[in-house]
Amino acid sequence: MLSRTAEYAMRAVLLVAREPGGGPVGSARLAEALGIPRNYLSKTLHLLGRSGILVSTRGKSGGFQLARPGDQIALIEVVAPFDDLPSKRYCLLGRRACNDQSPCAAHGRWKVVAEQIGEFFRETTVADLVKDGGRLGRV
Amino acid sequence: MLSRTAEYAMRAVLLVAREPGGGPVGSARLAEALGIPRNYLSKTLHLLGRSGILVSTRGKSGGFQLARPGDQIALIEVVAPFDDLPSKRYCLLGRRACNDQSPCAAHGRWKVVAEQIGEFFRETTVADLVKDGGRLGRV
DNA sequence: AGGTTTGATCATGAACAAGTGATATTTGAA
DNA sequence: TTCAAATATCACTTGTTCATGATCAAACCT
Repeated sequence: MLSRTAEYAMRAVLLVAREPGGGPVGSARLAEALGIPRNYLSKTLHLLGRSGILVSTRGKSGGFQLARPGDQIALIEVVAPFDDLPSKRYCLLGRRACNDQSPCAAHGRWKVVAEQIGEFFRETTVADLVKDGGRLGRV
Repeated sequence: MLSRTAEYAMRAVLLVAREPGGGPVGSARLAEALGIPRNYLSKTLHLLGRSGILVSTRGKSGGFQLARPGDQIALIEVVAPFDDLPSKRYCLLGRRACNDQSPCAAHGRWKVVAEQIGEFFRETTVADLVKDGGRLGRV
């Protein structure tokens, strides 16, 4: 469903969001807690910063924090820098322009499901998942 | 959502299923009608044959036919040889074993959507999509 | 039997995703 | 002011997907 990189991004953002006090969390600590290669996660975090999801602080006791309160960050925003979510990628059969006027063979039935996927990513927020609890590590 | 190869498989199977009389359709004709590289499609069709979705006939006026009536082929069967559909790939965050007992942070909310994706692929048949009409070509 | 049509297979390469290691750059604190 | 901690980059390796071209093998037709 998501690329591995986007999964990493989700898990990292959620762990940052869970940090009591919201204080900066270092990438090394995130990488270890999540079981993700450190340098790889570093690049992912950097892109999340440039996308306005996280803010980074350099230097000692630096790290990453949420750029906004968690209830104002939809999951689609976390995932979008990495994956083309079903915003436009509606068509199950890969047609570039698939719509009600020029539908593919699966359009009518798939549309219903795709719309719910889109709704999930657009309307679920980081704060929602923080509230739910659940595991973020590899196991 | 699906790999390009799985998209090719779906489109090819549907076009075969539409063939009046069910007579064999050659891979070259399929490739041209669908706008898919010929040799690449050839391998895809071969795997669909080994998976029991299509049967192939060699020699003159050979080609591919459905191995069973279209209403007995669920979409999941067409896609499964190529992609790991959300049969087990439930977890949005990529955890290997994610379930109600050991849920990830997204489990509770994502489960609802994932179940509908699974239902779509398990319960929609090739015949359903043939009946709906719609385009199969690249445009 | 021979040739043509067709699927089956092999070898190769481009593009991209994922992962690794090393280095530069900024910043706070001793 | 110097050092150490942390992010920011760079260069490179590996593996997978997608694609292309060439060749092999089976079946049908004359």
